[in-house]
Amino acid sequence: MNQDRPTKKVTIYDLAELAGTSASAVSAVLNGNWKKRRISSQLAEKITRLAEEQGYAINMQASLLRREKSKIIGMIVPKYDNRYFGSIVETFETMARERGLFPIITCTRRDPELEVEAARTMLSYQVEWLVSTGATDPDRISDLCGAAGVGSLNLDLPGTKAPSIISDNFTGARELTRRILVNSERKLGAARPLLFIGGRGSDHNTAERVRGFRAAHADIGVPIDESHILTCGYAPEKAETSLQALARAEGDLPSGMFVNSTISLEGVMRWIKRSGHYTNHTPVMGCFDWDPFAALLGDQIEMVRQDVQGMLTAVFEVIDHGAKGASLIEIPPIFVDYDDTLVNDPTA
Amino acid sequence: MNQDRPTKKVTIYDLAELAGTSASAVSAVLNGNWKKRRISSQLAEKITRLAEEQGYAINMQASLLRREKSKIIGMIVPKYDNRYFGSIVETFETMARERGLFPIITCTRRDPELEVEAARTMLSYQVEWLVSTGATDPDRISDLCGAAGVGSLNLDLPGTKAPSIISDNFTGARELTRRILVNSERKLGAARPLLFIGGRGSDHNTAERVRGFRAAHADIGVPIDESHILTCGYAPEKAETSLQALARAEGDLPSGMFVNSTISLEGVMRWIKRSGHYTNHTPVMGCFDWDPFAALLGDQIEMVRQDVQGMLTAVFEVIDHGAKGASLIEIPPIFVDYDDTLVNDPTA
DNA sequence: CAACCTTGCTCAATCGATGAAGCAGAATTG
DNA sequence: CAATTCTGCTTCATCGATTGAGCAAGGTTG
Repeated sequence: MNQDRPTKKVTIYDLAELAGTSASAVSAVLNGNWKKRRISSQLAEKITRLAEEQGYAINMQASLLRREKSKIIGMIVPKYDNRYFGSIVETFETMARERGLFPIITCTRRDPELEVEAARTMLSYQVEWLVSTGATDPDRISDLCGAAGVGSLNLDLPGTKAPSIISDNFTGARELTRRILVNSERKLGAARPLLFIGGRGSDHNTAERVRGFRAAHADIGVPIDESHILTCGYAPEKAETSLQALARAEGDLPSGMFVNSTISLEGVMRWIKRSGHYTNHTPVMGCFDWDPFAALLGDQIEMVRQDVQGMLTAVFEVIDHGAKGASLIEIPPIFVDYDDTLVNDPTA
Repeated sequence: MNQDRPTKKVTIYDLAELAGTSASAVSAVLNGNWKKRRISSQLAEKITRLAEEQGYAINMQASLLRREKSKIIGMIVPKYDNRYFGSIVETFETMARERGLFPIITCTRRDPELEVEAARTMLSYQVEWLVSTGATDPDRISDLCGAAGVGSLNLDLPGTKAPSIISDNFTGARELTRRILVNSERKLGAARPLLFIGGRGSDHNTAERVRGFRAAHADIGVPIDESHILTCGYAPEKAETSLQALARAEGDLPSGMFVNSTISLEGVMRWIKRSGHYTNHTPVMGCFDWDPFAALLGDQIEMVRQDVQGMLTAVFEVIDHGAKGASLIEIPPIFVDYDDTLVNDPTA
């Protein structure tokens, strides 16, 4: 392939010299608009062959510098440690590529400073769009993008300065709670009030889910114990600590619970196993988010699966066709049945 | 911040004009080597302030075009759907950033064509290094990189044309098998031969794990049934189908199993639940890979956790200090105890 | 056969940042 | 006070690809 020792990168100038032609002809041929530029197919073929032989790869930095559009699209994501975000990233990459966009993704580990720094870096790389997923301060990022004339979008958690695509948390949580209460009735003979655990009280999603949780209890006239709403954060350890404290304070624990994420569920399940509570009667459970193994745990855990495909379709809808202002698009989540068949939210 | 309507991007020329100075002074100030270039701290301050005010962001395309080093490092990863790869990506990003490198990651969904295309694209973006994780054809990628004078590295699955960092699959599998057999003895009164399921027989890791599996049986003189080595692929469905076929053929199933990945374990657990086999005696199980929920499933599943931190430390060791040829670096995996404390491989 | 068109290219400016080379003016030295 | 050094900048070529403008040779038309 390449004969020189310290393999220098081949440029269009090298190819031009080899082909006995000009760099602009090579450029025209290699980026496909040689017909427009009236290059003979003979020369085109020769150049194409040479490029192949020499293992030519375009220098994107140079190309993008000259062009007006970068076709780069950025995404900021908090973690890679659960199926939800993993699926978001994978779907995002696929859909971006389908549109001829180059996705760059960066994980900011729920660190506000890192989020901003990552956004800045992406702007330096000339992204055309920036999608902030589950960002702690999405508006700050929208401001940065706005100043640079770059489009921004919020996914999973809403902001006020860019279109936001999120799950319909209220309806999802209400239906999930309803299902847990039904199971409670079936198994324990009565729909007893549930415990809510996980998430940050300050974040929009958690607030909406708590609202749905309340609504479902109200729907069947079951009162809620306010001290049983534990929005202690997402980390597994927080959930553990929180349950431990409640158990110590009250001695007994609610017979069922609504867990606000698989990450929190990790802590809940660990605590149940370690603490020895619930040894004779596993609690009736539900989780807002889906995980294949968690689905097999315990007696039957109800799960809502957020519609990642639907959410990203909405994201690219906005990117492809625009959206009015800081609109809020809510996507109904999906319920997962015993047999793993996905069922659309019947309440939507 | 910005006053013009269609927010054009601010360049060093704009800043130079505003500051009444030259672009090269601005450049020198903003990239920090203004001391070397003898710019007065007065001017430096003025430029810095202006850059701040105008929301200046460097154009990386232009900067990188001029520089010799891009400081971009690429990674190709097959999936984001399990903790192992998620953790690899997250750790990779963190360690890259610690070194002032800009990580770009792309998911190729185990598609050989996509792998090659992704590698080409990364080369166009002038990556300095490319890490192929679990690639189906790592040598092809190493060739591409080699031709472009770019360093490449294999992670998780080894290749022959670049340094490879993988888990010590043989030792790990042998110890995992030993542990499952010990549990078998404890629970069933005897160490009965196990079933091996999941993975591709053609891939290095699976082959090594099968070798470790055999060795552990041989160590205690228990014979293996060759028809119980089911390297049926990684996908959950493949594991399900495979078990179903075996159950139909033999009626009875082995009392314990070695599952080759959490992805395969997903299928195994689903099949166990659906098929109704093992209803009175859950099998003694072990899994090569770790998942927090899977760890809580069943009676106690032994898990090996691959040492992601250790593997990536080795990756960056090679990047920072170089490695001789296509060396193979094997990192001992970690065993996870009941109580979730991590224990180093005692056999290492 | 002059005027014009078509074909198939080449030239040169450009994108934004970088840094070697150079150039005034002030400060220091002998 | 002439020679030298130092300070604080500016000028300009450059990285590789893109693209509008232009040009020469051949073909067509009236």
